[in-house]
Amino acid sequence: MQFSKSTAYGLHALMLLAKSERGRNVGIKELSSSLGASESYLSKIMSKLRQDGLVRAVTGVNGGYELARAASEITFLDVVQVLEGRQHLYECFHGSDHPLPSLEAAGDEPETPEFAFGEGCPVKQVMDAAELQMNRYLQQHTIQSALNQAGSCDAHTASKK
Amino acid sequence: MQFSKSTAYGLHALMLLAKSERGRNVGIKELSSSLGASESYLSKIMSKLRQDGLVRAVTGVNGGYELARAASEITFLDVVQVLEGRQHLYECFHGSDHPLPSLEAAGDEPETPEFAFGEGCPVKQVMDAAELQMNRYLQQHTIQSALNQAGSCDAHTASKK
DNA sequence: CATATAATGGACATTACAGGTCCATAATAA
DNA sequence: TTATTATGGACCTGTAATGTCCATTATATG
Ligand code: SF4
Ligand code: SF4
Repeated sequence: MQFSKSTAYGLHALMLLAKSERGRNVGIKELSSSLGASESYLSKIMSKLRQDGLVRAVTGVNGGYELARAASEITFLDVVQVLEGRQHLYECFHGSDHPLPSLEAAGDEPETPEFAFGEGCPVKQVMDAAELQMNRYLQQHTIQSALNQAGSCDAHTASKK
Repeated sequence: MQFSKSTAYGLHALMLLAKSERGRNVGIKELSSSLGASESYLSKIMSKLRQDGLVRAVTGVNGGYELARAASEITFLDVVQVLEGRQHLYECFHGSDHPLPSLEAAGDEPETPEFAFGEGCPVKQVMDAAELQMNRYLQQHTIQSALNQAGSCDAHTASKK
């Protein structure tokens, strides 16, 4: 289990857009050469971000992308959910919900097993809650907040130059 | 991004072993028929769990698997790390560590770009911390604790029967 | 209007990996 | 010795991520 490259690209593209900002449209060429991704591939990603309302795009001369809302209003969770999808990380394998098989009931009912639970399967509960912990954190961090972090780092590495 | 089926199977298998317990070895046949997984596939998973010291296995007649330590000492994180691997969820795409490309530096140095950061890249920081939130939660929950949850659920669904 | 520019979306091709099977081998109890 | 049971290597398969190509559409500019 890993985040897809698309998510990495998407996050970085948004960081770049946030840095540039001020009405200026940033073209796919600029983005792709900055990130080292192909134009075609990155454009797919940008397209998804647009469809989900994270960026605006304008075609034609001087066209390109810009953030659709303030960088402080775009959370990491937004980006992850667009590019990784919104399914749960943990998916049950029998039917859609609840069970938890027991050893004893094994041979008896192979197709409609006598399972122990209703809604509150503890395995799924733990896994979903774990996912929630991560998502909560991702939701608390925005492109802007990351950019601020970057700023302070910038300062201290600039001195090295 | 999703947890693999292997993780689901692994967790369930351990739940079953914990339920049975008391010196008795549970064979792959029992496990696979309870979970609805093939013997061959599940045995690979069990093998991994054994290599990582979560279960013990004994071959031959009356052989099978049992927990290698108390169910309360096996965390969800243990299982996830064995079956999903221990790499970080978020992987950087240029080089191994730090940068964050800037638009301006794009055309200049295509191969060794002038990046802004040392260790503290904010994007990676956020993503790694998010992962940590999830892992912390997974570490706090054990096969035993899930089983306890299960017990209480059992009680209230048993009345329905 | 004509033209150059730039994003879009559909249709591919490629690659990687999860998921799954098979079998020969080794270990163990009876 | 025999039946049983886990092991691990080799292999196959399907699907999703990655990546490319192109025809179309939209826009600014002169
Ligand atoms: S986690 Fe619970 S509900 Fe999901 S498959 Fe397992 S037993 Fe069933
Ligand atoms: S997250 Fe930071 S360190 Fe990682 S690739 Fe992006 S800029 Fe580089």
